[in-house]
Amino acid sequence: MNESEIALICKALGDENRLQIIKMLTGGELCACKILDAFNITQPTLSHHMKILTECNLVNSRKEGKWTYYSINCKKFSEFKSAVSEFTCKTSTAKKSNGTCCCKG
Amino acid sequence: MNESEIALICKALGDENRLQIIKMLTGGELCACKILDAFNITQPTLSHHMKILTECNLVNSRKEGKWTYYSINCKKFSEFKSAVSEFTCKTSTAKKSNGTCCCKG
DNA sequence: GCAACATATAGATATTTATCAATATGAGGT
DNA sequence: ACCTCATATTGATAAATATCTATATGTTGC
Repeated sequence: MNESEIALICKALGDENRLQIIKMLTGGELCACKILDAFNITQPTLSHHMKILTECNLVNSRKEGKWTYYSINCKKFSEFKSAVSEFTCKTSTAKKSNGTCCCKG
Repeated sequence: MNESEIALICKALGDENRLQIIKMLTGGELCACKILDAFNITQPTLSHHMKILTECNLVNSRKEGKWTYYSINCKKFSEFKSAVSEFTCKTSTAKKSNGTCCCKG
């Protein structure tokens, strides 16, 4: 995953509403209307947020009749988490006294 | 780490310049002038980015004479990475056929 | 076909953001 | 004291963003 993609996903997650949506989706696929119920925003605003989340491929959408169901794109999300966890301190100035990297989460 | 803090850090990382700065800092503490050399931005712009990175506590700053040195705040960065990795799918609809969470990175 | 519903798109607006030029601050050296 | 250098702050501006209202699209049931 290149850095421009990481930045794009971070930007998508850098909004409290969208982060909350992602958290909801970790509980499983949800219909847009169900997500909307949980927020104090209008339907077009939710649609806008979902577009941002789907366009960076963090979230899948699936149409079924009138409804649109959203779910986390687990593959992409895993890639993102791996990419973030790879940002670890590498040199001695960034290491603990015991020599292990201080950034290992 | 609460969600508003996670969102704030994601927003800070949601800019390619700042993400690149973080990557540079994983190589160890750096002087502002050294970081500036690596980018095609003016000094005030870098100062602005560093402020965003330090204000969300992702980066430490240290003054030594005329110079300011920046380094990753490993504690906060670890917390962030843990918080992100805790966003894992929880229900069966979000699980792989083998039952493990599909979001484990 | 039409009405009702779920969602998306368009258009408008206020806020935030990234950036720059100009200036201020503060530290060292002469 | 003064000059130079490194960084921060201020003020301005253009671009991006979050949000809304109004409208369009597409589906379902009558």
